[in-house]
Amino acid sequence: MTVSAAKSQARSKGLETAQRVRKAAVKRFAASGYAAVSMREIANDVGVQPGALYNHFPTKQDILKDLMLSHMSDLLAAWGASGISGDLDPLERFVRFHIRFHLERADEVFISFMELRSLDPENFAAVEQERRRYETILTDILIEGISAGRYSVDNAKVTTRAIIAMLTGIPTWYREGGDLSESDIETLYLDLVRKAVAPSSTVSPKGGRMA
Amino acid sequence: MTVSAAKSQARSKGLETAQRVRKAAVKRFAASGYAAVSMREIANDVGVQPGALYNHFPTKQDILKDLMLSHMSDLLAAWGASGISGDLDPLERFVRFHIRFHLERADEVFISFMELRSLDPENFAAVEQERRRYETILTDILIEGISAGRYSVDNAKVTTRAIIAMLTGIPTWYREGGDLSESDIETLYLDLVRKAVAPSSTVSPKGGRMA
DNA sequence: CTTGAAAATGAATGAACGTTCATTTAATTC
DNA sequence: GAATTAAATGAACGTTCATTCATTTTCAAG
Repeated sequence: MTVSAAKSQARSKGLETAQRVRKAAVKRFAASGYAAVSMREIANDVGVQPGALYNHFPTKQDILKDLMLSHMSDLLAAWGASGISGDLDPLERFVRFHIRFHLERADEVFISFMELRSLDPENFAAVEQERRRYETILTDILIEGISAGRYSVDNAKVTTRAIIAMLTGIPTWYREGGDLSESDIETLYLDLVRKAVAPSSTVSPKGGRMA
Repeated sequence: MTVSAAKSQARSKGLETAQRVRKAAVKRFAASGYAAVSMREIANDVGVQPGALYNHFPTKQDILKDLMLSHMSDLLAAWGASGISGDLDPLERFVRFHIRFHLERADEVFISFMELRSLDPENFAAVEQERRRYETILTDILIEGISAGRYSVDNAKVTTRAIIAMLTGIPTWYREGGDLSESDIETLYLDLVRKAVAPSSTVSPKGGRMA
């Protein structure tokens, strides 16, 4: 630990509390929605008086902004990290990555989708920019696959949104311990996506010959 | 007009106001979310004092319940009515119907999706039941198509949810007057859906021969 | 052991909330 | 045109909201 790091982390209690605030806020915002959650409820979950929250976040809105921006940056960072073993088909990589990440962090995903409208305009713009960056990843994969003749799609942007909407809907109904494992879900959705973007004349699971 | 109808509609001012309340509430709830909208805002939109709202709806929660239940019943009724000219492929009929209805009533759809958690448990159960009925329509179409050999799908229920999520995402980004007409959207999504559920060996736009 | 700052307390702020209610307005019925 | 009644008013209810703040506690650093 460096000297400056030691200084800034000297009082670690505060950082821990801030983290507990985030955890509690995520749970509450996901369950009831930003507007329906009070600072008192969050404070109560953390085990602290309402006023103490303001030692860690200047306003309630800042808690939401913090959650959403760090979620988006986690998402983009995780995508970057997921590509180190680069031998997988990019579309498969994206679909599997998206499903895994969104099932792992269902609450954050839900908030990031539902609470866009609860953000102040400037915070909204910042989050929206990150969301577009993420969409572009899939659009680029599709465009590249189209020009290579692997996919056939009328409109890559619309298809991007269709696929992401399809995948992002999973956490709204999927529950662990049900009939289907996470791996089953990945397989099912990957199959749907592959077929949806396949060249019009042929569909086969692993890239069959075109007619 | 019958005698009894004349009696119940004698004071039509109230029904008009109730309708204006619904309109205002739909706009506000869709824009800001149920919890973030105050009765004062709705009253202001209607051009009336807050207390006057309570002549028409017993509570704020009842406004939401009214909106969501009547939306679901409109949806199911509209589906029933859409099938009178019965010569269309059922899947195409469903996709086109769903897109049209959801683009026409984007605000209501948005509310019905976003504000489920704002409903009291009993109201939630009532709405959820209707939502399931709607899902079942598509599931049945898929199952029937599978046993007829027209579609190939691993899991009809999951595929139902995937398709509905895909379609329901449209109103979140589609705006009239953009590059794409509603009819373009229908065509694009219909193509995606058709291919996604097509028999694994062959895809062709209008039901080509299987290998 | 003292110091100093971060963290938490506990009480208070004014504003906004959903809802109630006595009263007035307006329109229909007999 | 008097009686009736739905509809709207305007003020108020008690409660809860996000936020502030003087004070106290906690605890590592010197």
